[in-house]
Amino acid sequence: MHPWPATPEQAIALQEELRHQVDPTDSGAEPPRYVAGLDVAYDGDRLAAAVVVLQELREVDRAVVLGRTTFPYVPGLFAFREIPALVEALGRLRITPDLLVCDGQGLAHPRRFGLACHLGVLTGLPSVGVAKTAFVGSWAEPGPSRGATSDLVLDGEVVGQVVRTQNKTKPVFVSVGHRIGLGTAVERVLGLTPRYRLPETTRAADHLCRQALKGSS
DNA sequence: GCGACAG
DNA sequence: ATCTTGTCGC
Repeated sequence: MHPWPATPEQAIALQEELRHQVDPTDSGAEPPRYVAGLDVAYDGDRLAAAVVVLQELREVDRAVVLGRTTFPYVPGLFAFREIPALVEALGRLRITPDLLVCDGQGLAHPRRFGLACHLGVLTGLPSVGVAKTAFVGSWAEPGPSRGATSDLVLDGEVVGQVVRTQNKTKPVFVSVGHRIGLGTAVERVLGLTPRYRLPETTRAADHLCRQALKGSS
């Protein structure tokens, strides 16, 4: 396929090329049976990537991969740091997810190709990005109650939604990854946050990669 | 030129 | 991401 970039310049060139393959529509948005959460934990140059698959908020599959960082953290190129290990973990699942819930941005990215878009395009699976903080764009504070939203705007374009997933808690930043529309993406995120600020998928993956990293040191 | 900057 | 205790509030 494509050679994995070794420099920031090559990484940006790859994003510019792949961004055109993103499908920002509901083409793969049938209510998902299997929803996967993905996350990576670090300890120096060691890392643990985890994927946890939930069916109706109950875990039905999981995979963890231990490895080492191969790319530095550069704002805008975050995906190159986590994708190799995450793709390997996805390959170790028994169940193929119907939706990937990524810890980071999708279209809410300088080149409209954040981690969620990249993972979606590489796997061909529907994906959404759920970030804890904003990266690009401007927005208004959404209302105080769960379900309230406001547009995340970049260059006059709505690239995501700021979503209040719990009453009086900081909102999360939801953006389209691949094969799902923004409205549906927000709907899915709200369905995954019945109790906490972050999706149950993200929480499960976060716990798994952290314990895996510790248990391997 | 000066800050800001997913995790 | 990670460094880090207690504490305020539901």
